[in-house]
Amino acid sequence: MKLGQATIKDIARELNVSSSTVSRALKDYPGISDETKRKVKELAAKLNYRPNAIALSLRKSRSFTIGVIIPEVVHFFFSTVISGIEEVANSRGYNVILTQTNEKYDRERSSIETMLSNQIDGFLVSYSKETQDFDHFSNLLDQGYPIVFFDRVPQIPKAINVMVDDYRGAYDAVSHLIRQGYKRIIHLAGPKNLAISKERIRGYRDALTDHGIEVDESLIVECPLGTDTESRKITTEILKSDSVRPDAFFGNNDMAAVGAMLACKDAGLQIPNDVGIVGFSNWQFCSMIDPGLSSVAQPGFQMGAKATEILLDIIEKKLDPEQITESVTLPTELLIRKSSVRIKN
Amino acid sequence: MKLGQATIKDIARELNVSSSTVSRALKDYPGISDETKRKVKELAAKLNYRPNAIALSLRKSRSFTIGVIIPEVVHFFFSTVISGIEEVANSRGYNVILTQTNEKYDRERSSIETMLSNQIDGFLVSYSKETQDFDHFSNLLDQGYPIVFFDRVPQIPKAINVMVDDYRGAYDAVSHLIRQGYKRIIHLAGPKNLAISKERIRGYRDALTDHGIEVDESLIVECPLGTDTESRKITTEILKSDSVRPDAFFGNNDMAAVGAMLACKDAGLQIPNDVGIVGFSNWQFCSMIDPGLSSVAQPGFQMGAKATEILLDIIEKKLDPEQITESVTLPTELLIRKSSVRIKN
DNA sequence: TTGTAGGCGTTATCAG
DNA sequence: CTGATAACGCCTACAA
Repeated sequence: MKLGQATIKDIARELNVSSSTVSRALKDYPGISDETKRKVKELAAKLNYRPNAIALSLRKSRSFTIGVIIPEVVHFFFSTVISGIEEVANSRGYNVILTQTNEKYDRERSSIETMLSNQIDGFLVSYSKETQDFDHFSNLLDQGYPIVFFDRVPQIPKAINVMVDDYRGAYDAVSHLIRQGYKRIIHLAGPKNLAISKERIRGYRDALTDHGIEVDESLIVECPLGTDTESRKITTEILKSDSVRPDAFFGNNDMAAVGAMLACKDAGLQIPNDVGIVGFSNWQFCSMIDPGLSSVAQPGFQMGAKATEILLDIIEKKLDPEQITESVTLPTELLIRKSSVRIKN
Repeated sequence: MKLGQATIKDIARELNVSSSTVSRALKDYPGISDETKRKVKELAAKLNYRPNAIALSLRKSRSFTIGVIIPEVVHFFFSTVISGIEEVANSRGYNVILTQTNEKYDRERSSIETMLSNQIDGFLVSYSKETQDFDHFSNLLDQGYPIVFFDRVPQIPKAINVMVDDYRGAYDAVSHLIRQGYKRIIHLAGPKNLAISKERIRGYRDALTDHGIEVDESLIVECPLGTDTESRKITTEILKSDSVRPDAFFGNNDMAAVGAMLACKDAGLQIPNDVGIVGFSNWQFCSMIDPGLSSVAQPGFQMGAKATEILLDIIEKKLDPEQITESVTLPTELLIRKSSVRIKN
């Protein structure tokens, strides 16, 4: 019952022609009689013939498949990126094979192995929080495998990086808070080994400085996990401590920002009047909570789409990796909601 | 620079043995001298040999890849399912190739085509909202391709379905609302062609009936899109109309529930005292909004994991599809938060 | 203990 | 216009 996928051979046998003829007829090669073409195509349709992509891959040493290595699928931003990847890959006739690392370095390495075994044509990578060295990627690049990194990008030779303007996103967010009159702004920062975290911290610092506020290092608090639970706890501690109370929070991500918001509410503080809050990523829930959470929107879909376009262009030799000397940086957009706009009296 | 992946042939040539010997040595076949094995393995390691999965697939007519067809990646529940799929597939040595249909019937069909071309070993499917007939799936089943459906499952012969107990989830949610004293409960329902929507409606009906409340059909309102915007609009209309004001909303999903919540707030109604609200799916944001949204939790990860286990067992013939006569139904859990618990006076 | 030959499905090359 | 052959990388009877 199973199987029985018709092959070129089947068609050839039935029609008493050679497989080469069938192959050529199927792809409208010159030098095949219309009569033969017709017969071949008819039978192919009837037998529901479908080219065997595996055989093609073997023959061409090309799999028309790209591998995506991503920290987490259950993540608004990353899933949006995947959506962009899937869209472009699909429309250009490529398959997407997906692995998530769950933020584990080992998974990252083993994913690469499997994908290499599967002869994928190129990689799209956002590395894990655990990843500290990039030799596994450098090796691939040295061997000539196309890789495009997105969002979490390494600083290594030959890497092509697609990212958002984390620096400006943070700068805009913090500037906005300052303009609203907030002065002691806590930054709930991300893991320091991620370039994106560093950039956001840099944006935070520069915004303060440029507005004549001295940077107080103790206001930069790392939230390694980036969950609302973690940040809620951390924020509660901060609010309880003796130091001068902060009047605003800029979260490295929306979860952290929400955690801070909840902690503030717990402490009986009014948002936005007592405390202003801005997050990063513009997760769906930002507009659903009360008060709405201001946030820096990242173009996830475009990022995925752009990264995929570049990768496929390289694969198809439409683009020479050498040509791309600079990283691609996509703009962010600060979406202002109630959580950071003081109500005038 | 590129390529140069070592093959069995390369090793054989270098060692002056035949490729069969190398092949056998690599997999510790009996009847190969330890000496040869050692040399082969050494060289393989040195050359960084990696079996070519494509060649293997061709040879075995098995790709060790499963295809996942899903409506949306950017969706808390579905991304959770993907995570479960990825986890199990990965641990059992399978690749996951992913396509999203964006709720389009045509994409669903074309995804199947591509996957068939790619000789995938089996399908995991949750069909699109547009899908009305299931011939494309029936055909596959008739041809003997293994398919496991999850969440959005069809009622067709031979289909193996993994779903959550939508009926009971809805029943529990509505019963809870009734026990809290809510009487005019609106159900913001999903598209009627989805079995899951129907089941939830059935649960809604039975809960009312069992508690001696007559079902008022006008309280079952379809929200085809299931977005918060849509439901906010619909709810606003309802609240404005002359009919007796509802005192509770049971959403077919969390977005719909949030939309209702926002509309109620807009109308100056207190939640939960004036209006009680319960959603479905327990998206992350349920615990982050104010008041917390009660919701029926669906075990997405387990669903993905379970569906994948069944599929792989069938593929590996550990399981006969005929054996599975009933669908697998996973339990839901009602998580009660503030949005549906009336504060006693 | 090892080698040879054929084949998985397709197509490029070289002959007719 | 069409056919035969070889090759992509691997495995496995069958032979030696």
